[in-house]
This record gives sequence, C-alpha cells and structure tokens, in this order.
Amino acid sequence: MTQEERAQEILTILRRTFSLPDWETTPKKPFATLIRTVLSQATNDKNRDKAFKSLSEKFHITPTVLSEADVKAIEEAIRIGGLYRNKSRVIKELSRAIVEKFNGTLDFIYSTSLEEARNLLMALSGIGPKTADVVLLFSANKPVLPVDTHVNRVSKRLELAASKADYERVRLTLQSLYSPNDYLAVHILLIMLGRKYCKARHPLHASCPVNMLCPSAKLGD
DNA sequence: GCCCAGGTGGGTA
DNA sequence: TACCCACATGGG
Repeated sequence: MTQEERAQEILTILRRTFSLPDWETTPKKPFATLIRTVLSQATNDKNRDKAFKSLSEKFHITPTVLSEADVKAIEEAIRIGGLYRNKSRVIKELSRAIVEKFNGTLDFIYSTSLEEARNLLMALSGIGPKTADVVLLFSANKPVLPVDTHVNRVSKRLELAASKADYERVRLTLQSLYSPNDYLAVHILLIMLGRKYCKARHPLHASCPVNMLCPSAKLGD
C-alpha cells in the first residue's frame, strides 16, 4: 500500500468513526474567525466559546470597535478563557493594525494568493502559522491544512508525517497526501481522533479505529 | 491539589 | 537551529 493509499484509508475510517460537527454555528467572517482562533490558542474549546460569547456580548466583533475598546474591558470579557492579559492586548493590537494597514477589513484574503495572504496575516503580532491557516481555510476556503497540536501529534504517530518534521513540513506533507477538498475534514477528524484515541503522553488507545493501519504507532510521546 | 487543555513570542546556548 | 519558558483559566 502506498502512503497515499494509507492516508486515504485513514480518512475513510475517520469519516465512518466520527461525524463532522455542524458548521452553521461557526463564524465564517474572517475577523470573527481570527478573534475566535486567538481565543482558542492554548485554550480548551469550552473556555474559548465562553470567552468569545462574553466578548461578543460586550462588543461588536469588528476591527474598528475592538481597536478602540478599553483593554481592561476586553480583559474582563475574555478572562474566563485564560491567558487573558496577553490575549486582550493581542486582540486590541490586531484590530488596530487591521484598521491601519488593511482599512479595517480582512477581505484581502479573498483576493490575494494563499502565500500572500498568509504572509500578511503572519506579519501581525499574535498571528502565527496555525492562526493564519485556520482563518484562511475556514473563512476563505484556501487550500491550506492547519496543524494544531493534535494534528501534529496524530499525523506523526500514524506515520503520515516524519517524526521530526516542523510545522511547515507537517502541513506540506499532509497537503500532499490529501485533496484540498478534504483539508477541512482531515483537520477536524485528526483533532477528534487525537482527543479520543491518541492523547499526548499516552499510548495509542487500544480501540483506536486506525490501529490496523499503524503497526508501529504504539508509544506515547 | 495536581494535571491537562494547547499557540505565540521572546529568550538562551 | 533547537530548545525553554511565560501566559492563566476551568474541568477531571
């Protein structure tokens, strides 16, 4: 079996095992996606959702409003998410930069190339590759596969990516194994697999549905 | 009461 | 380049 075929088998099994969540509720507007993603950095989903909801109730989620908001008020709103002093500054600063550099809109991501849009986003303080890639995939459907900690760990355990590959290597390897049409599903499904069956610092779960495709991926990391 | 969730930026050798 | 650490909350 080629690596491509094995990757496809893994995706088939994941689609059978998990159902993809309903995307009606996720924000599609790029700035809201950006703020949500910043709030999700190093934070679990529940706290992220509470923080985003709280922030949304106090402010319109727009660059103009948040660039003019009081940092303390942003802190208060997102405290429940953790890392709130850093993130409140990041949110205000990002908003200000978007107003100044991009006329208050992230719409350039629709009209520029993936690389250009990615570089422009990553030039902003607080946006690293993961956050940029999430915005580009989720809001602009760009052909990019974000590598979060689960995607990184799982793809290495399943030997889809080399064990020492850095962010870019993992991303490009996964992108080469899958069709751009599947990037979103692969991203979501690898995260779901990681949370349930392939946790950090634990051996691969005995009932992990892709075990038969991963003969040597037994050890925790 | 400890361990886990988990991205970015800044610092050190 | 390759690692280490700060950031901070809520849930198991």
